[in-house]
Amino acid sequence: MRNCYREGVNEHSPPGGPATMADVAEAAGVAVSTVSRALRGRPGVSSAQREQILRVADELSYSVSASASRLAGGRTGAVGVLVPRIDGWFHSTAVAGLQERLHEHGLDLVLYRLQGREERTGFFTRRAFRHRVDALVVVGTTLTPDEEELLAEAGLPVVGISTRPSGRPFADVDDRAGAAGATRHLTNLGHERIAILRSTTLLGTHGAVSHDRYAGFCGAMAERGLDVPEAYVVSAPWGLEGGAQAMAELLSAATPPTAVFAESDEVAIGALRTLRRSNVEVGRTMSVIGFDDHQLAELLDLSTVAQPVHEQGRTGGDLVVEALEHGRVAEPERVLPTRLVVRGTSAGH
Amino acid sequence: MRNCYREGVNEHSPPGGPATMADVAEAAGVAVSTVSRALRGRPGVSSAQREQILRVADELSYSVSASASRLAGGRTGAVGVLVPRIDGWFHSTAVAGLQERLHEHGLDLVLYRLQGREERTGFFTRRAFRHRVDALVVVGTTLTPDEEELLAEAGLPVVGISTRPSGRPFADVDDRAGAAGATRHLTNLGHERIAILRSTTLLGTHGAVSHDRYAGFCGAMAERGLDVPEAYVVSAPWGLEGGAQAMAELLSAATPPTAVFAESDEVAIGALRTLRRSNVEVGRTMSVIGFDDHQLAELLDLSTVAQPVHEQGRTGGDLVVEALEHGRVAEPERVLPTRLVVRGTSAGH
DNA sequence: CCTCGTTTCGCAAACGTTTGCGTCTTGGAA
DNA sequence: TTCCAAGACGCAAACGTTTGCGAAACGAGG
Repeated sequence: MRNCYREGVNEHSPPGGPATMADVAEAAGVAVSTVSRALRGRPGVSSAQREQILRVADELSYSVSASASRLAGGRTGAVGVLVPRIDGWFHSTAVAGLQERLHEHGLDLVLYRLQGREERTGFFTRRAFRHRVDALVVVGTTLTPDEEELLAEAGLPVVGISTRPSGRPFADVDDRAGAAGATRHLTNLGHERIAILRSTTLLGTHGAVSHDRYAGFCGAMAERGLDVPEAYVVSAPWGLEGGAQAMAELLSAATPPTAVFAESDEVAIGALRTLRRSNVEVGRTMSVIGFDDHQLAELLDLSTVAQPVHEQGRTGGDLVVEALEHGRVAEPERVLPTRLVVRGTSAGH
Repeated sequence: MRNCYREGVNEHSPPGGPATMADVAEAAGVAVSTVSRALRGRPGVSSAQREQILRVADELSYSVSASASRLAGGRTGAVGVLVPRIDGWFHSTAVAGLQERLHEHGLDLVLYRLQGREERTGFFTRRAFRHRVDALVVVGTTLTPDEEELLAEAGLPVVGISTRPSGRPFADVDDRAGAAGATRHLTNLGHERIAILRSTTLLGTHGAVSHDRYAGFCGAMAERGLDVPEAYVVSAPWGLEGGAQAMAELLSAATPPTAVFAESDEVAIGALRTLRRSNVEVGRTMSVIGFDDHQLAELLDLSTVAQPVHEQGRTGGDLVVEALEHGRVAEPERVLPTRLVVRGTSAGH
């Protein structure tokens, strides 16, 4: 039994199926166990043998079967990525950065997109990903305590990008400080009637990011002793249309603000559209500042708070790789800097 | 041996590791083989048993181990997606549509991003994906004959989205017809001096899409007996900056054109920026039309040829699912319609 | 030259599933 | 009642790795 399959199938394997570890072993004149040890860098193999085995494996363009490896107690060599959506600038950019790092370390990327609430609970209770990935990266969505607990039971490394799962490593920016900076920029320009365009997630709630940016805004306003009337706090669904509508609402206030801080550039751009259509002079009658430094911000001359999205992805990749290779990460909380970018839509009052 | 592991590990599995097929079998009072047959809908199981097994499996929130399944000759339950990049509007949108369909059929998505030429050859010669996915979807990049051959040797289904691998199913639009439509739109408005902004891939070459759109343009011009001087054909790298620079080049021509067809909206938008900065009145002195109906096109009032990106992704998903379930697809060539969207940047001359 | 310790390597069990084949059950026809 | 066919189910091998354990090889010290 142990040898028969080698002749039955793999004798004809050069043209047919891919090479197995047994093929490599035979070609190198050693046992499969030695090949396995050589390939995964385990001790117990002389460097001469190791080198020769690696060479042979390369010649046969051999790659280990992830399925077999995983089944035998090894790794799958893949990490799962959880995103609420994959189209959309932020998530796709972060995933790109993440993929870059993963690829450098020979890790594949399995994409899990979770939209609806029931889709999420199904994902976390069933936990089919256990069979497919070695670690999980959560990108730009906040996990509920229930979800975090279910994840913990799965027993694999988890890291957050632009989100901070409790007790887990993460790569993020300081949303609160960034928002405060944007707000101070407006107050420094002399604005006193400043509104905020808050944005909600697909589920209609305010995510952690929204909370932090709101907190930063309120803090900076309080610093200057400025009031934030209820009418100046408008919520709208994330995106262009939401921003457009929210801005329209603000314009219909008894005393419109002179400046607006939008929690995201996409919302800010929607607001700009409304302002243009209403013939409100942006940068004169109304200042606007966003958050993210979306690709369009520059094109539309939108002032904003830049955050390094691609780099957050890469850093998240660093964290998983480290967790996977060393079991734990040295510096698990990576807070990347934001940067105020002043353009034409924000000006003095 | 057959039973010992059940006591050793799985006795404690409720809190610990996930349920195995043996657990389900025991709970249902049948053999694992019966569970397997029931779960994958194979004949040889009475409907009563099948139903009960499914119920028990659900109660234990059991999910088959993809690794073990694959190893034993089954499927991995995942499909690989090849993209040249994942950030960027087109690819992320197509992937979103694809993921939607895959998820409906319980298939996971493994993302392979290939940028450099050597990265591509490595991917195709090594073919590690064979161990991880049941099928491959190529999105928005043309495969070389070599790559196609290597793929064929791997022996798994391949489908294209916005690309047409020879002999494989695909979902695409008619780029040539779309481009011809856009061009005719300009000639119908009375334009005679029409330039084209061609775009190159990351590798500096013209992809198949670029070729088709160029051919459509030339065809429509020829129909009207219009000449396309060499100076009116400008190539630039895909994206905003490329378009901006290409437009600047056109403006410095001896006799600038009165209209421009850009092979993509991103390039067109770059061109618009240059025009605005040069105080050229868009829609009066210079008409511009793009291709794709990028999210920004509407915002910037850009005329364009809309293509259903998300739907191409979904259709691609339909194709893989069909190939996987029935071995072959009935209608392998799905050409989706484009639609001319006339906005403010194109006007009579 | 013999013994002991270290390093290098091979043997074989185990991982969780799929599937061909054999056995048993069941129901109907003779 | 007996026999047969068909359907339902169990047995066990196989998939390609990983890894604990034991055997062999090797060098050095006594």
